[in-house]
Amino acid sequence: MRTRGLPISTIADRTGLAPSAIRYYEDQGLIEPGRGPGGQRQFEKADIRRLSFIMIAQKLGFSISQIRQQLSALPRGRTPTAADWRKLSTLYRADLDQRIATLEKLRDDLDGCIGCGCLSLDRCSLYNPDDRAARHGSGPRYLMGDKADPVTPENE
Amino acid sequence: MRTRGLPISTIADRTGLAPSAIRYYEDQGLIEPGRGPGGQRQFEKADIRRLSFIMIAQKLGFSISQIRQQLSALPRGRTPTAADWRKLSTLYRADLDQRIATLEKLRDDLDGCIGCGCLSLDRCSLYNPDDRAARHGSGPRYLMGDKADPVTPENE
DNA sequence: CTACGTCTTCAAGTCAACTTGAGGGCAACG
DNA sequence: CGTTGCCCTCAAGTTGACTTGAAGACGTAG
Repeated sequence: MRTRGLPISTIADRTGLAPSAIRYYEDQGLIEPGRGPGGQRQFEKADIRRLSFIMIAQKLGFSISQIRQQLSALPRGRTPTAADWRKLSTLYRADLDQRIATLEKLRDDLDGCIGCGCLSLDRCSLYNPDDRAARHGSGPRYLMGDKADPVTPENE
Repeated sequence: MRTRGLPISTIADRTGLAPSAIRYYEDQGLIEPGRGPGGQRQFEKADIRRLSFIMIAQKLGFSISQIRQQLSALPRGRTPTAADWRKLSTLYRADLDQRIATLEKLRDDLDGCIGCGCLSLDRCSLYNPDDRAARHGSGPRYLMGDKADPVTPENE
């Protein structure tokens, strides 16, 4: 008999995602599991891979709609190959490099601006009001690293 | 006559913040402007500096409550000096370095894991389920850099 | 003094990415 | 055949950082 479709609980265990999150991703069109006769979702191994990709993309800071875009580059109908996934991941490479550069610039600005204690606002590239104009949607996301709250002791 | 307190509109113009945001920051205890006889807020120049600091901290990814913590290190009663601000900003320096290191690790992981196309999940440090346990509050924030949507064309 | 623009508070709405709960179905074991 | 446990859908709640709107006070120019 052919692989008969993994239930959502298995997928949840394998990926570490909550079932509700997996259902949400389906709602959002990121995955499209099959259905059994009773309406139950039936996943395949490829779906685990897809969900893993989603988790990585999330960790890199992409929104659901961005990830949906990215996934649309995968072949329809055919199970994605290693090469398919690699094509997607190279996008991330460039993005990460870009983000590292941004952070390094931020660090240098910090030294040159707030770091001197003067907080000279007009020429400070750190808090340039123009950046606000660049915002769209509900605001940018920031990388805090993996551990939460790296600076403040957080005793509240 | 002594400086008679700047109205909220002036502060909004100077900082680029919306008046509603400034009021929100007061609600949240980040600033404490004076009040005129009619109840109108009266800001001082030091408040602009304080708000600028808040904006920078936001850009670095800190939450309101974290910023409140950080600001509590400033002297009560006295207008903060350059040295006071510098003390705060040195915290950021270390944090930025840490975050850059995290991103670099992420990039290396990307090359070694998803980059090869195999998405070998068990050994991939990129999507390690343990990270989920490290979450607290309403989830981590990620640095996207300043320009929005660096990878996807976003045509929706 | 009146009118207009700016200010006030307070409640409610927004957004993303989920979670939680209610109310009910399916499946498999004994 | 019943009961236990997982599954379903749909609506509503959560969090953070605000914005928007209503209803009304203030303050200044003419």
